[in-house]
Amino acid sequence: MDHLELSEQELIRRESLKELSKLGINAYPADLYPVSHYAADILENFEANEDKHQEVCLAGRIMGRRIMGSASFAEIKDSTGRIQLYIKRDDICPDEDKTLYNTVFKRLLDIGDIIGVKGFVFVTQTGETSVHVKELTILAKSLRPLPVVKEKDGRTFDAFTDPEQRYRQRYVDLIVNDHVMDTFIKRTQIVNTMRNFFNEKGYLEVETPILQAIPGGAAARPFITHHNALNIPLYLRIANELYLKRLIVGGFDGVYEFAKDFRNEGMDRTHNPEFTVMEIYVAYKDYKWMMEFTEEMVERVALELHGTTVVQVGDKTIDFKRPYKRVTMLGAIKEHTGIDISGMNEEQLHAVCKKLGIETDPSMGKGKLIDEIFGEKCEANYIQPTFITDYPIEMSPLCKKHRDNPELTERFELMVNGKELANAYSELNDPIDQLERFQEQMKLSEKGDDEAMFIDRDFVRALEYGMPPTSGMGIGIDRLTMLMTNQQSIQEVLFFPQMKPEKRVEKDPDESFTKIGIPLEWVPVVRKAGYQRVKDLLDVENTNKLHQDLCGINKKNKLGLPNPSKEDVAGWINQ
RNA sequence: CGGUUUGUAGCUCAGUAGGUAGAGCAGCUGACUCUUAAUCAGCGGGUCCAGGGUUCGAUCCCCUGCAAACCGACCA
Repeated sequence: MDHLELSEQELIRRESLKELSKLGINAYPADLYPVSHYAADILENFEANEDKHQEVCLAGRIMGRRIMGSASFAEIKDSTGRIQLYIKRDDICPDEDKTLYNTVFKRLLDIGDIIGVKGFVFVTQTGETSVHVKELTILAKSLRPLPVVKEKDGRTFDAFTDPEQRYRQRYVDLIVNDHVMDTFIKRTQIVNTMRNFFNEKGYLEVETPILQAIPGGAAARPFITHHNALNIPLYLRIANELYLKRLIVGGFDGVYEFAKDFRNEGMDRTHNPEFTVMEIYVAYKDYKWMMEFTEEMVERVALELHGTTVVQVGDKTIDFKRPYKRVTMLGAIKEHTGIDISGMNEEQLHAVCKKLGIETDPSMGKGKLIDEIFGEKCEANYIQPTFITDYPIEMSPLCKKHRDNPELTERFELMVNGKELANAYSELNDPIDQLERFQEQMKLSEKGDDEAMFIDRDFVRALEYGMPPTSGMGIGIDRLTMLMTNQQSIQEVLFFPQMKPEKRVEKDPDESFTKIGIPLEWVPVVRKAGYQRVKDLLDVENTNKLHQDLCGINKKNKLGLPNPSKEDVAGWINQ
């Protein structure tokens, strides 16, 4: 990178780095640093146990400095939080040589640098627990200035809030916004709670293919890729359901997977192209059992995370205490529209949609129509956790027919805060029925539904060997985390949400510029003047102005290059 | 994919009824031995997102593009 491309502050930091080197200080030492204490532990335990804090060693990033002559306060942040340092010149420089304080600490160190300190803990006159530094070591120099966020009495100043920068440079977000790390720690706690819950019951965590020849198990548009050696298309999985059920066929009693799924669809506040779903399948169970299992799991997640089942989500207070209300889908529609659609055919359902003001198109079958009615008129009403049960058969091709009504399936979705959180079935294990359902999907596909499922013949073959009655459940981990951490957007619970690529200015290589006669040392100057492509330079009409601009940059940046003549400059671009 | 809004210093934001720009923090120089948004004095820092157009002149007006946010469409 050429120096003309750097900001003033970046140049100063690079200069500081060189000065450190001249002083014999390696700003990126290889040695381990013997950390003995963390910020949060010290703040919590110092008063009760002063003796154990007479010699502490900790490391972290400088987040702020208040220099007062020969004594200073600094704030460093480690993985557990922030703590204040008290640095006195004559303590870190006991001898005549005061360079470490006067030059290194005061001038060559910056906010953002990572340092290690040794010293003892004490409480300042204003009552803040701090580390009195006796020894200071540079562990890594920061060359880019951080956004400086300050806080006073709970109010934040100059907060780093631009979502684009926060997501693109999550590392910066994590450094300066303390609450961000909490959200991600909670996400992992949620996953750990679930994993423990399953393992305690003896279910096995497994891994299944992400690259699939047939993207099955859900209705969605997949990402497609290509395998060179096999010369076949492969799809990134949209679900792992069909593979997990093959494992139940194979004899496992319970299997689960925290799976990244990929769907080639829109992106917004609640959708990322890749997202995480936990799916679990348990043999010899049905969806009624799974409802109890699910509510026990969700309640436990809330309890372990918050110590209570009551969680604030936006302006709503949601109580995850079980049991949750159970409402059939047709019952829900009846309740919120006053219309009993049971037994209606496709035509009648189209009429109902029209009456309710719901847009439809001819490609929609019965299942999709009912789904639309529910989505438009009912879904948003279920704020407290509610199981919606017994979905129409057309919209659940992998689900067992309802034991009491062949029009319906043994399926439930868990609704929370007006949105679907989990989805579960008594799994369809009749291979003949399954093949017919796949064929129905084919017909939908031919009718224009581009999300209809493919036929997975190997999956049918597996069922033909016999799968025990099984119940399966899938739950969106990103959305569960959003609920449990009170975040409004999925980007806040993904470390690196998908973003459009950053646009890079097109640049010609240096050789392209030297080829038209520009001396190599002048190429950065030409770039600084705003010409990254030779073509743009050749389009310049006012060569006098260009000449003056270039000489001006030379002078302003004290580059000390002998200026070219007007004729030289004209010669470059008039070819 | 459609509508609305936004893009100005490292960060957060002003601003110019069209005459190439300001503040706070951060930075630099100096003062200061318990400060905490430290304080005080001084200084520097900007292709005002990119490309076209109108104009004597555009950061501002118009068009196109890029990126983001919000609201819709689609979906989990």
